[in-house]
Formats: sequence, C-alpha cells, structure tokens
Amino acid sequence: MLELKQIRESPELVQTRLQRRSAEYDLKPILELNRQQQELESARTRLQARSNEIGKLIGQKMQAGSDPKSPEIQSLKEEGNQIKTQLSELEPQEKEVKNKQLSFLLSFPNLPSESTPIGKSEQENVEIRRWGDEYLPKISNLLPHWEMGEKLGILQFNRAVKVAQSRFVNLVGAGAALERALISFMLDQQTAAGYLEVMPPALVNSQSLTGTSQLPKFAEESFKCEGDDLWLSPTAEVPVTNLYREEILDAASLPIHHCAYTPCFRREAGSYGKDTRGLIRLHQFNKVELVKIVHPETSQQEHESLVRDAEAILQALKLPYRVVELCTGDLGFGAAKCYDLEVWLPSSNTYREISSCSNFTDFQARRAGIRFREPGKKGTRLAHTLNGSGLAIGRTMAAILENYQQSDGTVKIPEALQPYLRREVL
RNA sequence: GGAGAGGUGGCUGAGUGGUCGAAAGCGGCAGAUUGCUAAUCUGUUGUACGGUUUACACCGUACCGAGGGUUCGAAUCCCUCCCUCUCCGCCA
Repeated sequence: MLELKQIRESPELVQTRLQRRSAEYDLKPILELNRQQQELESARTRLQARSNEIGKLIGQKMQAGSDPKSPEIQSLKEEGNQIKTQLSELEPQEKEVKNKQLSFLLSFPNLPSESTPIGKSEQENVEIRRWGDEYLPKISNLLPHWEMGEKLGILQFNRAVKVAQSRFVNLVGAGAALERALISFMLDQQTAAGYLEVMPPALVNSQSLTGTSQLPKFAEESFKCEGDDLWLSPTAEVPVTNLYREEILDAASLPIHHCAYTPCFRREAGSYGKDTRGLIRLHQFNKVELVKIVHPETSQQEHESLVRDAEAILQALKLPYRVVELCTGDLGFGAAKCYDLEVWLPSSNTYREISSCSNFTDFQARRAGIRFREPGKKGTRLAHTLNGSGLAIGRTMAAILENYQQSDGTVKIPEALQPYLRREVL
C-alpha cells in the first residue's frame, strides 16, 4: 500500500513512477475521494467534540445533584440528540468514502525503485550475471525431466491426477526421498547462513493475504476453503511475513531473517496450456523461502545478500543459472525491485525462473502494520520486508533430472546432495 | 461437538453507565542521591488520523478482542462474530 499522505502531497511524483509500470493507474479519483473524506471527517470530529462536551456537562451536573428533569439538562439532552441525528447522516457517508478510498489504495502497486530498469514486459528484463556455463550438460538427446522421472519410476503424474486433478504429482521412492533431501539441504544451508527456521501454518486468513498484497487483487490465484476465512497459502511469504503483522518491534531485534519450508498452493488460473507437463507449474509444490524484515536503511544491502543466499544453493548444486533484474513492466505488484534466478532447463533450451527475490520496501509493512521503534526516538517507523525463494523444490528437482543426465541413461546426484540422499545416481 | 469461564496499556491486574486513555504494581525512560556493582527517592511513560506551530510543543477525534445496538454519555448494558482457558466427547 502506498502512503496516502505521499499521494496527496506529491501526486505528480507518484503518478510518474506508477506510469513506469503501465499507463493504467490514475490518481485523480483517489485525490478527490481523499478531499471528500477529509471534509466529512472534520465535520464529524467537530460534532463529536461538542457531543463529548455535552456528555461531560450533564455528568458534572448530575453528580452535583441536579434534577435530571431540569430544563437545563433537558435542553442539553435535546442538543445531544440533534447531534446524534446529524452524525447518523454523516457517518455512513464518511464510511463509504473511506471504503472507496481504501479499495483504490489497495489496488495501486508499489512504486518501482529508481534503479529498476524501465520496460514494458519480460522482454526488457536485464540479465545481471550468469553462472556455471562449465556445468552445462554435454550430452545430446536429453530427456525432459518428466520423461526421465517416469522412466526412473520416481514421478507419477497420472495417478496424482486420479487423486486430485491435473497439475499434481506423486513422488515415489527415490523421487520422494530426493524432494525431502532437497528440503533438508536447503534448510541446512540457509540456517547456516543465519536464517532462523520457522514452520508456519499452511492455511492463512484473508487479513494475512491482504497484508502481503495477494488480496484483494489476486483472489482467483489462491484456493479458498469453503466455510472458513482460510486459504491455502500460495507461498511462505504470506504466513512468515504475517507472523509480525500489527507488531511494533524493537529496532534491536532487526534484521529478522527467517527461512521456512512450506507447501505452496496456486490455482494457476489463466495459465491453461502453459507448462502442462512436468514439475514446472503445479497446483501444489514445495518451497524453501527466505523472508527478511529489516530496517529501511539496510534494505538494499539486505536485498543483494538475499539474492546471494539463494544463488548459493544453485552454486552448491552446480546448476547453471542466470540472474535477471525485472523491468518495471514485469515487476510484481508489491515489489519495488526484484531479481529472478533462472536455472538452465536443457529440455526447453531456456533458463526458467527458480527463485524470485523481491524488496517490498514499506509496501507490505504498511498494509500489515509491521513497525519498529528506535530507542530515544519518538513514534514508530515502518520496517521493510523482503523475500525470495531459496529455492523452489520441484523446479530444482526438474533441473537436476535434466542437467545431471549421463550418457548411460542414469541421473547423477549432485555431490552436495549425496549425504542427504545417501546415493550417487538415480 | 457439549458444558462453563474469560478477553483491559510492554506485562500483571483494578475498574458494572458520567470529568476513564483508563487505578495500582512491574518493566522502560529521565533526574536526584548513596562508595559498594545495585538499592532508594522523584518525575515521566501507548498507537493512529486530523489541525495549529519555525520548533519544543499544543489541540481535537478514535482506540479497553472485532462489528453492530441502547443512551445526552459505554471499558462498563444488549446482540452477533472471533479468540483463549477448564471439564467432557472425538481425534493424529
């Protein structure tokens, strides 16, 4: 959520920076609503002040022993009733204007950072660096990972479809063990890098989804539980960031670094026909997520180090990848700046996103009320929130199943993973 | 799921219609003091929005789980919901 005060005081600046994302954002309606809201609010406040005054006066007189039926008290009561009538007209108006204002406010994305490259779409994302060319697979006739997985008997798609739907998978034997090994390996590495592991609820309420800005705009992207205000979490970003919702933290407790393994659930609405095979786009997948809550002055460095921590997993697994900075047109809704890590996927001859590392600045913190207090200073400040995958497990498995294929038709297990899986080939 | 109890400031905990943003204690902060490593004393102590001010600051409004209602006036009374605890049942 953007700051209303900033929109009001420097609308041109906000407008210009929103326009870098796309032309669809118009601040005029919200400025007008805000003007109305302030007018209604000050009228209401004046009435309420007088009403409080009347209440106090009557209280004083009654305690001094006045007759409740005395003309003096009766006329005060009468004035109180008039105010109540006036308020009952003003209040619904103000509430309506406020609600409209809030829904506008919630519909605006974060302002891109000054350093974010300007562009319209994915095409204009900027490659920052590339790593691991020497590990690109050298054999030809590679199988796509889903074929390799079925050949090895470790991935079952048809049976998962029977149990649930398309876009689900059942992992078998070494496949399930590999998934588990990847989770443990990533958590161990991120914990060693200083992230405190948490295991949050997999179901989250609407307030949490609003806090991290999946709601209200992306409701159709998540699975909703009928009969409860609960959704299947689409990413650990939601439960982990919201652990601190509506809290005022001590500055000394920052930065907070968490890692979390969670299952993630996404409806993938509108992606029909895309990535229909394999592990790339499933309704349910596992992920190890990194979440940071930090002092605003440090969020840039924290962002860079977050990316390095995610990259470290790919490097440890010796998987070729590149780092791409998203341009303003491709930037996620809440992000001010975002780097994607893309792993090499030989079957489709491209780099595919395996981690997305975003700095949300104060955007989520304002929605979720995550603040901190500095000793000796008055008031509170909004923290900055960041997160990134470290990494998506299924896509990592896909990358291994493809990049580690050997000419004899087996798949080698990355050395870093061998202690976890206790085997060297599949 | 059934029966009961309860949700008050950073914490403990008073407050059942009137000057209550809320007693008291603890903690925190500031000051004073004492040679004994901490104690004592004094003062202070939330958040948000809006307004006035160069500023220190001041003023108004809201906030006692959430949302409605009654009333001139609600932490206090009524309704709905959420959550917590205890006992029983069920369950990994």
